Amino acid sequence: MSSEYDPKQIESKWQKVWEKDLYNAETESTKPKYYALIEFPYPSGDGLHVGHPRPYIGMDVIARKRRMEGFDVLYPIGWDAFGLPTENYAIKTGRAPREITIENTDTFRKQIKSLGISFDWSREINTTDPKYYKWTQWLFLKFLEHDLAYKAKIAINWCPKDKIGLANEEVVNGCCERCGTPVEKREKEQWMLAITKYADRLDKDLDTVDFPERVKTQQRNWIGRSEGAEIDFETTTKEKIKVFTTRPDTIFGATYMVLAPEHDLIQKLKSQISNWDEVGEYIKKAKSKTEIDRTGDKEKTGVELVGIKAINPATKEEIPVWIADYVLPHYGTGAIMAVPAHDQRDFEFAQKYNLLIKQVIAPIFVDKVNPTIEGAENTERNGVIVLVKHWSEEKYLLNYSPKFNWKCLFTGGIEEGENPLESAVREIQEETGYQNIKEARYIPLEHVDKFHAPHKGVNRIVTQKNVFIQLADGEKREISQEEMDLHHLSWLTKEEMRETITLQNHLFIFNFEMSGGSSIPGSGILINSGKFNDMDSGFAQKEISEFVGGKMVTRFKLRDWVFSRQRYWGEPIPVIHCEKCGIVPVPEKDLPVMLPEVKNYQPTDNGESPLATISDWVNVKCPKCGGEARRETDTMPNWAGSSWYFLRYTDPFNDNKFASKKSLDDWMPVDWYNGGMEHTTLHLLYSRFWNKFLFDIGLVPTSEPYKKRTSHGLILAEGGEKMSKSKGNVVNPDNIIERFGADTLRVYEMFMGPFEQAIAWSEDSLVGPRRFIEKVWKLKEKVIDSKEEFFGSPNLHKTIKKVTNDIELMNFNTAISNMMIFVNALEKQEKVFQDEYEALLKLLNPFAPHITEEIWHELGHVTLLGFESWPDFDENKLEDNEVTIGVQINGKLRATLVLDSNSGEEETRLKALALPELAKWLEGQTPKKVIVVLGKIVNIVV
RNA sequence: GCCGGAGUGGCGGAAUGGUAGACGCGCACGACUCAAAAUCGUGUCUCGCAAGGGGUGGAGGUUCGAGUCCUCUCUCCGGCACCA
Repeated sequence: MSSEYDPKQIESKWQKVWEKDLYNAETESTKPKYYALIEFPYPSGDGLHVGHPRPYIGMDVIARKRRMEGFDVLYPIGWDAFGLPTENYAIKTGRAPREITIENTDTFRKQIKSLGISFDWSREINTTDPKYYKWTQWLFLKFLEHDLAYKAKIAINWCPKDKIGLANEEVVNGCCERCGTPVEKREKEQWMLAITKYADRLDKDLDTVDFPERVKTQQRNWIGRSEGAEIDFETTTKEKIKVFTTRPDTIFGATYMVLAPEHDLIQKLKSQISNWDEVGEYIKKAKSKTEIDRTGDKEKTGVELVGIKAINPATKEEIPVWIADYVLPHYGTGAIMAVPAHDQRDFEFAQKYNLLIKQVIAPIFVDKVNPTIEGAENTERNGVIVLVKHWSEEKYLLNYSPKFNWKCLFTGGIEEGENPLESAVREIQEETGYQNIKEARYIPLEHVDKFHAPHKGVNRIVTQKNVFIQLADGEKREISQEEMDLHHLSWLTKEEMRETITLQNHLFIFNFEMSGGSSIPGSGILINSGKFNDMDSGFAQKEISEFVGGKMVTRFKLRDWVFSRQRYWGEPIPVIHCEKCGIVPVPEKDLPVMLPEVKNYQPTDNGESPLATISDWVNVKCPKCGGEARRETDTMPNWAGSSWYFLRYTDPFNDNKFASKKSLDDWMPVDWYNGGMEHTTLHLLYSRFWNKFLFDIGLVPTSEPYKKRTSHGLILAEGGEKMSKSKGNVVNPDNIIERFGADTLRVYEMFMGPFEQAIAWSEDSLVGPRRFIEKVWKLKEKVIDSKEEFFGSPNLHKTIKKVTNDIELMNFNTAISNMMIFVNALEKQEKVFQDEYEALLKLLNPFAPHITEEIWHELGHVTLLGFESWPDFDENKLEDNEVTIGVQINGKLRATLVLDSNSGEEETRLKALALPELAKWLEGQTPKKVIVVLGKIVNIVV
């Protein structure tokens, strides 16, 4: 049976066999069902390069393993001809996607097949097919029926170059995702899907699914849940301004209000605003700004509404009302209460326009060495912390206290009848000897220090005022030896101070003063807040919000989904506009609403769908009253078809339903869905939304469509850049298959690095996997039949265990490296038992299906290896007879010890201690302690 | 700014708190060969002739023992971002 390894011949042979036998799921079988899904493999104008197939290979490994484990596997393929790359290409070429995809999908199909990917080709579906999109339209009408689809006038993003409207997700940094042109805003009537109604569940249900943390976080960021309060502020004109805030506890510090320039109230109050000229001008300017201008401007601007005041419902004080474009119209209520002391944006604005800054939360610092002890008595004090500046240099006085090993500022208590400034001056004069003070002023920051005073057995809670002192000159009084021992003084620069100060509260104060003040973040104890003083800020939120008549609400950043496109391609939205009856859904029997054949697919200049000009198609009779009516000319986005394709895959040929209940019950939810990170806030979110809605109306069996989601890393070009045709750094998989074979390419792509991580392609490294495969091939010459009962070596059992687990964790690289280790070991043997070899072939089959299938048949089998059962391992046979363990002295490795694997602890200890190599380290010392970890290590402590 | 993820040889990367650098690439030497390729063997973190020492971005800490856990810090990648 000796022959040259010829991948080309072997691979084409088996690919033909599989097309009949392996790829097609046996849907009628009684085997347990397993649904593996991969993100749409879309054919793009750029063609396929080696960066593409890696995720398919990864999922193919899983799918092939599942088959061997006895599952009936649904592993489908389909394409979205409305998909972005195709659409992009369509815009460039002016041809309909339908024309383009035929050639691209053919190439793509061929390339994927040549890799031995075991997709279920028989279920291939195409979302441009009216048989498919009929059901997309039908599902849209379900949304309409349940008031989750509605029409609204909104500002859409318009790309002036491509002349098409863009969805939010197609706008990157204010520019068109395809061509980079800055987008304009246009007001248009658009179909919307009310995804915000599901925001809460889309967020919360993430807890119930097995997605990678980064995917969950990204979705949560996007959904943007925030808990807060809605509070009404009354104006002097008796209007109400509703604000949303996540920090109702800071309301006593709300010293002004800001409305978005678009806020409705402004027009209403026009007559009472005495500086309307200025205000009107500002509003006009704000509206003309694009989204980038507005968010790009870091310098805040605004205008006060003179003549209007609001009343802070907590303090009952009158506060000014401003408009500023840093407040966004579409988030919250479009109005805010500004708390400059505790919000950085408000702080910047207040500084610029000289508005009042009032601290209402004192941050708390708990001493790290002597933290407060629960149960101990709390005693309250007032104190002062003092920062001292040099009389002529940019230097500050550092106080080193040897007693506590503190490097800090100066602290002191406030005595009876003293104000904090006086205390500060007194402390400095006493502790440093410096007498002449040029300036003493408050640092506008108050905080609370908490620590335990062990000698008194009490907790101290000290409310600290902070004071800045600049000396007038260096004149110094003699100070007592006692004081000199307590305080070692040194003058340091700003940077040195920052590096030297060891107390975090002192450092905080220093940085606060050095930055010229800033907003005070976080939580703490309420101050200047009337009856809520001394309360914990987090705890006070609800109470304060009730006190001012507000209510706690949850808000989301997520906005409703703009579902209209003014483009030719895409499923026509199946409704008819009738003058008498209004919006009438197309009756089910008339679905699908097909796209008319047209000559020109180009978008129009006026932003209307190209369909609007086709009067034959547009003018119809109203299905309800039979009168004159017009079709909706907007089409759906590419995401419509892709939001439910995984449901259709379970039953792709059903003409009566979007999918039968039985198929859905059998296959859903998807057990494992792998896709790129770029779909996290798009396809993944949309399809979860659709599925949840369909679950609510009883059409699908589970509320989450995907049990487990993973995401792959991209393969980058050899230089580490993204592969793209325009950069000319693409690698064509055909060439690699031609030179090395598909099995080598598959093994390499799985071996090159962790699956979830981006990794650079390296042509040189391909030879490793090729050598490995050739070694496996050559091993067959050593095979002997194992006549007597076969137990398998510990090596085999270890390899089976490792490979089995690693595949589940998508640690394909280490799975392969373990098989390499095993093969290297077999190679050194004179003969190889057939059973052991066959087990190896099974393990390798998901990675290198062609060669393993070929060898399997050369060994005399007639059945397909792909349907053999996955090998088991025996926990009891994992152990070698001998183990090598390390022997350490004080944690340093000094020797190794070979032991019988079932040696006990005592035996291990004695043998380790008796090692001659250790003599020179022990030098007659008696070990204090010997730690024995069986089978791992012995550590001798001397 | 906020939220995630990651920093280990010449390179890709391995290491349930237990012998750091598995496996692969590359490189060096050797065998086979007239020769080369292929293949096989040996070696390959670093300083040192050696005994030994040092070493997982940096500084501390916990532990008998830390790449792994904790605190601080630096750098890189990804996402969100005047989001109240």
